[in-house]
Amino acid sequence: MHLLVSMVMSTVRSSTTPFICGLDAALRVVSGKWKPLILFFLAKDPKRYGELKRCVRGVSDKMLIQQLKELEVDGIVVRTDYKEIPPRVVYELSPFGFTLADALIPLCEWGTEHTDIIEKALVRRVTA
Amino acid sequence: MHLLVSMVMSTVRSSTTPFICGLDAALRVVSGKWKPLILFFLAKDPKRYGELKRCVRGVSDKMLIQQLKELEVDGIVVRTDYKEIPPRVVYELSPFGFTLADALIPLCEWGTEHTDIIEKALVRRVTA
DNA sequence: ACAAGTATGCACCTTTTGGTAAGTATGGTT
DNA sequence: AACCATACTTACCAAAAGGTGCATACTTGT
Repeated sequence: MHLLVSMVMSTVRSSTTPFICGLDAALRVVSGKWKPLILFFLAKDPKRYGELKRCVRGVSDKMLIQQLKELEVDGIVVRTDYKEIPPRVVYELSPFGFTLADALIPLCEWGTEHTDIIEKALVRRVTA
Repeated sequence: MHLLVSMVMSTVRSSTTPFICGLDAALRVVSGKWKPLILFFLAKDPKRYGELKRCVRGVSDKMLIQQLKELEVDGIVVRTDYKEIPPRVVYELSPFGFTLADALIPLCEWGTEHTDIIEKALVRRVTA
């Protein structure tokens, strides 16, 4: 289906929702500095908090927790607390989260394919 | 292809680039409050500045120009100034821009399909 | 002279987002 | 009774993104 078509469908819907197109809605879920990475690593397999933190290099506790919480209320991620001491908490994608991961594949491929061009462009944004 | 696979491919690449996965790169291009909408309307057909502004309801001149400029340096959008008075400037998607639009289709559909759930979740983000 | 029409620039402010560094909780181990 | 591991919290600050309103350019038609 052409982008136009899928967007027009959502425009029809927009009369009853605050979103004009589904793209808007979807981007609110995935935008956040560390969310792509979190999705990346959780798509692989469930992970304990500390384990995940080691994967997502450079993230602070505050940020990681915050982004995980948002993904959790969005229903993308499931948090399981084993109530042990020391704490053991496992994060994983929900089935809904996996549908999102699937929808992201083409975008991810597009990004991978054009990484160098995008990179140069981002530099140009500042320079020019 | 599974999300994992396409992401792992980009991870290999990441040794030479600042992006860990293509998703990161792609999201930098489309994130911006009005960019989804701009893509939406330009995917349909080329538009003059004022025409586009009327489509993207609520956007200010400053924002619209700014987002268009970024999309332009990113190579997504082409700007054509006809050097007339009063000014006539036309914006349209480049071929590269259309490849992006294609890659966004599944995400757009995903968003459209789950608009109501996402909406509720965004409210919950604030409440809880 | 001057108003109309069109795309853009700029100065200033508010809001949102992200970052740093410290602190808390708890039961088992020493 | 001090200490460890682990997940999470908090207070505070910096940077980025977004918003408002006014200014500018220039030529055609009045």
